[in-house]
Amino acid sequence: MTSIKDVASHAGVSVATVSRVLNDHPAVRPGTRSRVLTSVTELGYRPNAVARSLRTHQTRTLGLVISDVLNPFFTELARAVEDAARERGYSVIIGNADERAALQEHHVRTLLERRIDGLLVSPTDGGTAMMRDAAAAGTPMVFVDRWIRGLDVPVVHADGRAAVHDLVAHLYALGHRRLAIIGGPSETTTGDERVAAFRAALDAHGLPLPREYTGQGDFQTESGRRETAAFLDLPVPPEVVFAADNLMALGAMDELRSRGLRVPEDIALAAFDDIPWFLHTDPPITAIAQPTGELGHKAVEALISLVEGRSAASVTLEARLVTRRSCGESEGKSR
Amino acid sequence: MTSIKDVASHAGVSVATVSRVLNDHPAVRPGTRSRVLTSVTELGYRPNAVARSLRTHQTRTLGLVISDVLNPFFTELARAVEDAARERGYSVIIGNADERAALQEHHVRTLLERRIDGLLVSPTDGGTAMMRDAAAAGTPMVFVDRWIRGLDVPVVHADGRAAVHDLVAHLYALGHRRLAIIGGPSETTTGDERVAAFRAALDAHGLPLPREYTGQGDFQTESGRRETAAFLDLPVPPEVVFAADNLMALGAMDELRSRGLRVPEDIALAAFDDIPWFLHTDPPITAIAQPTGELGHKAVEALISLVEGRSAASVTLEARLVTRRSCGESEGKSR
DNA sequence: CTGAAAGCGCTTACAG
DNA sequence: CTGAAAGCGCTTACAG
Repeated sequence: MTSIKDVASHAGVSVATVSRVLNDHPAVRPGTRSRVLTSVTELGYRPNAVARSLRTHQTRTLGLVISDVLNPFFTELARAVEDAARERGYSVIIGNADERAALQEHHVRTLLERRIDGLLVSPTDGGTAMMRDAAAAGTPMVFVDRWIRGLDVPVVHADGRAAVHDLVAHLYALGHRRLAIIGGPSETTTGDERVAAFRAALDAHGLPLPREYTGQGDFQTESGRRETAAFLDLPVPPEVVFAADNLMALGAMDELRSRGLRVPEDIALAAFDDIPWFLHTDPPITAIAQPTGELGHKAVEALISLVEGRSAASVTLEARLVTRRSCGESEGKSR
Repeated sequence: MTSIKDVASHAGVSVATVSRVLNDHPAVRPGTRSRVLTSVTELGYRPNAVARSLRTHQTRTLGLVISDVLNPFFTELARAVEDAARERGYSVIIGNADERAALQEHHVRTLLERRIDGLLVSPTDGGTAMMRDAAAAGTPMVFVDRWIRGLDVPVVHADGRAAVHDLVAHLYALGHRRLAIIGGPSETTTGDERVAAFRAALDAHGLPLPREYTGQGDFQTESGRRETAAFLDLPVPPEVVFAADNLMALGAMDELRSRGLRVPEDIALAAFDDIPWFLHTDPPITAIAQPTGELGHKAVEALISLVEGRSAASVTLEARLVTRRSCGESEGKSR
């Protein structure tokens, strides 16, 4: 592979001069500059970012560890993160934890060894030693969507409490009284807090949330199916199932379908996270939509602040309810 | 950040010895080894992959440039690629071209500067100079799903011709005679060949494919909507719309829905690429399924062969038809 | 089994 | 405006 040295000798200058031209250093005579540039194209020279990073101690790269690439919410988030980063001259390396703490650990380690300038994480678990060490060691770091309690790391997320309250009010108005939820892992903040928000909203309506109506999922499809099956096998099944993410809602639909049950006639369904397909399912699904793109942008903004030595504050955005037909009403506002 | 030098002095050995321990070199006395390992954990040392890569001329990283992360087909492909790579000790950096040639170019350049060991691409266009140069320069490279004609680069893809033929036979049997297709960009092989396969299958049934039934999409949602609208505004609209990918099928559904048309009563719909949600749409959508996971695995296998100096052959797998209700029949085999 | 030393491809004070 | 030289953090022949 051709190096800066080849370019230098081809152009008849020193490597220092080539470097200056490549980095747009002002103190280079125009004639020299164009001679170097010509050599660069003639030789098809491509700078070695590895060497540059070793020397400059920065990679201009951000690491993003997400819980599950196959979850459209995270895909959209990743896309927004990449866009925002690119606009500011950073690349991003994505690690997919697949909702497994061990895999998350693997990606964090790999990213740290690659000396990424900053780390964006949506943690799969309650906080491993490595993550705590990284935070303590001063690695620029921001949590997005989910976070780890007790760490001094900015968090960019959407608060769904008001939207969950709206959802419960909507369900209550439709006459539903037996409401069940499929939550995420209790180690994750979103797993935890969505259930808490649901419970608080039920409470405000004088409704109970019995243990058997609290399914324990893992944010992936299969758990949605499994927990829905458990609900349906109860002596008194719920009238509504609220899935804490779109993948578990998919699993719930799989189960309902295999049992030949109709939504919303036989049972109502709602989901956290809105996705384009929810408009075309049978029936269209009532969902709580997060401002996903904005979350990604704000998270990058905060992280780059940290990377460049400035401070960064946490950001809380609002989620909102989008009602469709899956809970029994004719369609309201949608998109 | 603590370096190998710190570990060496802490353990009272040379950096060479630390390096040997870290790389599992056999010629290290057990006592020395454990002393070094202790220092490593005590200091919280994390190897610098940047320095190592500069020295060894390998990054153990593969680059993957996909056409669109928001397309579930590519997300699933990316996930399979990452899994396969990780199993073999490689990381992967994903670049999202968003179906834009300029963005693809940006990612390829960035990945090359980072000195990735090999490049996996699903090209958005007919072949830019950079891609040709990279191939000519001997960069280990494999195309997946889509490819660029005239380059000596292995291709891992699924042949959809038989499945398209099955689809047309299915449509014909249901009495449909006016069939339209929304194709992808003609510069892409999949954009091109899916239309060609469709045309050939129609031909085999003695059916024409008039120009006005050949929509020109770009594999993204909005184009599916636009082309469907154009079909519907025709004096004699088609009886069936076949979208060459799932995103354009989504756009088609958006348009049909906004016009209050029913599928399949008013118009039939089928799509290339199967996704989990197609089972739950109204109605479930007939689709051509690719062996996505296997494509990803085979592609990585081929690329690593090249990276490690061995040769690699192209691989062609088969796509298959999955019939559901969107074309007018009761459900057949599905999943 | 272990260490001293060269070198990977850059950038950047320091001189001139 | 330009160059010589040091150094980033590793790995690996070469000696011993």
